[in-house]
Amino acid sequence: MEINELPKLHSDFSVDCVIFGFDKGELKILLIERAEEPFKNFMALPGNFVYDNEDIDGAAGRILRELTSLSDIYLEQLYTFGEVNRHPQGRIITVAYFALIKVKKHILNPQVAFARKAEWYSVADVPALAFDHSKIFEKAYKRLQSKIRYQPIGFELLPEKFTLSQLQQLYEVILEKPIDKRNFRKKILSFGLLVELDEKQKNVSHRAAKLYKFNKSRYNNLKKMGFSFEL
Amino acid sequence: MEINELPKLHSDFSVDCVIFGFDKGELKILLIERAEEPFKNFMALPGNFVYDNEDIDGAAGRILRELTSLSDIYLEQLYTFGEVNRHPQGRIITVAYFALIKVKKHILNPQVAFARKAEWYSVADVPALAFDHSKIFEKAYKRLQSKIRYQPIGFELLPEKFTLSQLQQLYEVILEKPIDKRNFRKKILSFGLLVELDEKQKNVSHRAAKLYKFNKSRYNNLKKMGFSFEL
DNA sequence: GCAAAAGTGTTAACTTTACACCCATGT
DNA sequence: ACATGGGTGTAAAGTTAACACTTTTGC
Repeated sequence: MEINELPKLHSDFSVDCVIFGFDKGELKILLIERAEEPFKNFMALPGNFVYDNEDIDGAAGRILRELTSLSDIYLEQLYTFGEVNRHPQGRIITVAYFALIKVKKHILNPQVAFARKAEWYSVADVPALAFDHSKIFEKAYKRLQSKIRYQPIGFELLPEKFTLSQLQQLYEVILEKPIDKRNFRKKILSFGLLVELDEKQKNVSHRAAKLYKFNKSRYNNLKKMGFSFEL
Repeated sequence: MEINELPKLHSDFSVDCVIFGFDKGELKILLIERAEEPFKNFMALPGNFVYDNEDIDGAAGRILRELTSLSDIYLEQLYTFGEVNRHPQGRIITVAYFALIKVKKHILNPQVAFARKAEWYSVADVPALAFDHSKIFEKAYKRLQSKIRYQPIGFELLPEKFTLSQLQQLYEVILEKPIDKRNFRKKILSFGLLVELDEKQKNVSHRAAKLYKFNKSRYNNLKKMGFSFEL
C-alpha cells in the first residue's frame, strides 16, 4: 500500500514515549518496529492514540505498562509536537513523554498491539526513525542531559542497590565527560541522600564495593524545605 | 444558557498563552474576559483553537499578534494539559505557551474575537480563572522563576534600554527575594552581555543612571561555545 | 603475586557573600 | 541643603578542582 493511499484520520492526538535505560555501561532507548503503514518496518518511538476516556498522562502510562508489564516508572511530559504536516494521515499532534526505567527489572513484552517487536538501542546508535521521532528523541536526550544535573533522576536508571562507581559511570555516560572519582563521591555523599547498605557487590573479580540506595522520601522532604540538588 | 446545554465539540486542541509583562515594579499577566459560555464573564488566559492549517506554535503566535499587534515576542511552549474532563464541551487538550513582552511597546487591542476585553493583572492578584487556567498560570509562573536563573530572559520584559537597578528590581520581584546591589552588578556585568550606552536616564529627581542594552547576538555566540548564564 | 577496581585527604584556585560610604541630580 | 537613588571595593567564608597512592578480592 502506498503512503498516499492511506485513509485520512480526523484531527486527533497521540502520545509517544522516549524510554531510557542504562545497561552494560551504555545509555539506551527502547524502540519498536512498526508493523503497519505509514513507515512500515521503520523503527519508531512506542506510542499510540489517546483514548477518549483517558488522560494524556494515562495514555503514556498505558504504553509503558503494555511494553514492560510494570507501572512504577519515572515518567514526565517532554514536549508537544504539532506541525501541520508531521503525520501523513492527517492533523495529528503528539505529546511526547520521557521515561526512565531500570532495565534489569523490566521484561519486554515480545508482542504489543502497535509493534512487531521492541528493542533496546544504544543512544549513540539510533537509526532513522519514523515520523518526526528523531527530533523527539533529540529533545528528550538533551532534556535528560540537563535535568540530571539538577534533579536526582539518575537513580531511576539504576537497580535499587548500586555502587558509587556505577552511579559515577552513569553520570559520565550521560554527560559525556569524565568525572574525578574523589570529588564525585564527596559531592554526592554530601547531600545525605544515599543510604549505605550492609551489603557488598558479589561475584566481582576485584575488591567488592559497598552498595547504596537512594533515599527518596528524604529527598522529597528536603525539596519542600528549599534544598536543591546540584551536581 | 446552562453549561450542560452547551453543544459538544469533537476531539480537538487549543493553545493558551500565559503572557508576562513588567510594569511599575510589578510582574503582570495579561488576561481576557470571556464573552461567551462556558465560563462567560470569567477571566481567562488568551487562547483559541488551533486551525487545521497552522502549526501549534503558529497558533500561539497568532493569539499574541491579535492581542498586541506585535510579533517580536519571546514565546516558548510550556506544557500540555489533557485531562479528560478539563473542558466542559468535550475532549479538548490545550498546549500552553509562555510569553514575555515589553509592556510599554505593546498596545493592547481593545477588542479581539475571543474576548470582551484584555487587561493586565499583577501576578499577586490573579482572580479565579476559567477552565484549568489557574493551574496553567501556576506552572508558568514557576517556570519563569526557575528559568530566569539560568537563561537571560529577563531582558525580554524590560525596554530596549534599561538601568542596572531596573534589571535588579525585575529579578527581585520575580525571585521574591532581595539581592545585594554590588554583588548583582559585579555578577551581571561579568558575563559581558550588557552594552553600556552613551546615554542616561532622563527626568528623574536624583542622579541619572547609565543605560544598558542586552547583547543578544553575543549571548547566542557564547552559548554555542558552551557558555552558561547562571545568576 | 598480579590484575582490577575500591577507597581515601589535602591544597590551591575560584566563587560567593556580607557589608557602608560618597556622588550626582532635582527640588 | 536635603532627599533620592547611583555607583563603587574588600575581606572572609565557602566551594570546586586537581591530584596519587593503598586496599581488597579473585584468579
